[in-house]
Parts: sequence; structure tokens; C-alpha cells
Amino acid sequence: MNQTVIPKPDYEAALREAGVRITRPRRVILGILSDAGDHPDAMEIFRRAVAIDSSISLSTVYRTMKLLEGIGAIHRHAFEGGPSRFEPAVGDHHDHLIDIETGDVIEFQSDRIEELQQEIARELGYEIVHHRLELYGRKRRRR
Amino acid sequence: MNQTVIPKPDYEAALREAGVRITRPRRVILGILSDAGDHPDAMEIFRRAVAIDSSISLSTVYRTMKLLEGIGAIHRHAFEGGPSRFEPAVGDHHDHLIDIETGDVIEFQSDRIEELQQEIARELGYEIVHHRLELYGRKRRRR
DNA sequence: CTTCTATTTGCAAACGATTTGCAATTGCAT
DNA sequence: ATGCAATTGCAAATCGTTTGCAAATAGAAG
Repeated sequence: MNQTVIPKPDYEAALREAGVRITRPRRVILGILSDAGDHPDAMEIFRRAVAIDSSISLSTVYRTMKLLEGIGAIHRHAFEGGPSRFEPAVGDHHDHLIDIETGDVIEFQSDRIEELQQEIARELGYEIVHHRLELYGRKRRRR
Repeated sequence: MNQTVIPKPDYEAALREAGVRITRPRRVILGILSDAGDHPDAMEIFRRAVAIDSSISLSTVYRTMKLLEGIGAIHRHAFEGGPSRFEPAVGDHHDHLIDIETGDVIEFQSDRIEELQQEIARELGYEIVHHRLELYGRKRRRR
């Protein structure tokens, strides 16, 4: 049987690269991130971390998120309403569809939309630094 | 000389419609909103309001924003980083380009992008309830 | 125009998410 | 092993926003 390879980012290497120390709390958090299939928020990461090492603090989770975001290893998403949610910066760019009933996040990608955005920005005399495209919806009733 | 008509929403009618009282603070805030050409946040609306009636409180600004949002008279935008910013819900749907240097907001509209979003959602088995498309950029250096 | 009451207000305190100061701990280069 | 800068946990601070409450007031009724 053939599985699609889901790349796991080598955070430790990235951190070493950035010249920061690999500490126990960080190792735990990195582990959680690398096998998170979802888009957890800081509190959720904290919960998972505490289950592994009860001495980890929420501050450290936040600090580590900021650090990883800084070196571009994760992306922070401020979806509507809730706290920021994080995702490993692995694979190529994509946008998000958020299930407003469950909070589930589905990733999608559209070259065409990206092109149109560039076009629009150019016409307005701007260069895009980054953008945010989020669709909020609910599962279509099966018919 | 001919000017494009910038429609001013009749908030008072909308409020009466909603069955709420037209109070002095509300009148002041509504006035500010109807001739705001920008996308002010609550604090900015508060400042402008205090300049007219120094007894108005920030709570009332927040409460009024919530009220107006509830009846669909204004839109709330949670652009990156800062507090929510508001805009009269007048005219047709549009998205926003935010100048990351100045905070200026430029409105744009793309039927094509809207269509593509619908298409994507449909393919994923979802119906879009609402969406958010924000371009963050800087003025292209004139060359 | 007064009377009445439910709605609205200002204030201060509470809130949720996130950040920070600080003293104690710990990686890790030597 | 040693030493010191980086990192931690904790509690307190921060920011934007909401809320409880007693006082003020819009506006319907007379």
C-alpha cells in the first residue's frame, strides 16, 4: 500500500539554525506540532504538552509559538472569533475554509485566485506582502 | 460639476425599525459613522464622539457598534494586529487591501474571485456563509 | 406637559488572549 | 565539571472588549 508522504518538519534543525537552545519544553512542543494534523490553538497545544510534561507553562507555549513563527517554521492564523491557531509551515501555500459548525479547517489552493489578487493589487498600485483568504461555511446538505 | 453620490445610510430609521431608542449618544455616534470616509476603530470613534459630546463613554461606543452590527447597518473588520474597525454597510460587497505602512484601507471587488470561491466551496462540499479576503501590501515604488 | 417604566447610560470591574518582569533553572560551550 | 547566558515558570500586566449595576432618560401613556 502506498501512502502520500506527509512531510514532518525538522524543527530541531531549524532551531539550531536560528541559534537558540533545544530545551525540554521546546522539544515537547515541537513534537506536538510535528504530529498535529489539525490547527490547534495555544491552549490546546498547552494541554497536549502538559499531558507529556506537566511542568510546561502556557507562557512557554506562547513564547515558542512566537519563536517558531519568527523563523518561519509555523504559520499563525487568527480565524474569526477564537484565539490564534497554528500550523506547521510545511508544503506550499494554501488558504482555509473553516467549518463554522465544528471549527474544522480545510485547506485549499487556487492559483487562479492568487493571480487575480496580484492583478488587483497591481492595478491599485500596491505590491502584496501577504494576504488572507478565509471561507466560513457549513457542510452542504447531502441531497 | 458632477459628483458621484456617496450614499449616507439613514441609521436613525434603521434603529427605529429595530425598535430601539434614539438617544443622544447614539445620535452622535451615528453622525460620526455616516460621514466617516475611513474605517475607524472603536477608540477612534470614541475620540470623535467625545469631541462632540464629552460625556459619551467608550462602552457606549462598543455597545452601539454591536447593535448596528446586529441589525446589519455596519460591518466589523478584524484586520491583522489591530482592534476591530468599522464601516457603514452601504453599497455592495467588497474586499479590502490594507496598506501595511499607513493602515489605509482600499476597497476592491472581484466577481471572478467570488465565483472561484463558490466553486471551491462547492467542490469541498460546503456552502459559504461568509468570507474574508484581505490583501496586505505596500505602495509600489513609482518607477 | 407630567408621569411612568423599560431602555440606555457611564463607570468600574471582569474578561479572554497574550505578553512581560523577574528570580530560579538549565543548556551547552569551555 | 564549571560558568554564564538563554530559557523557564509564575504572577502580574497588557490590550481590546464586555458586563453588572445604579443612575439617567427616551418616549408611550395620560
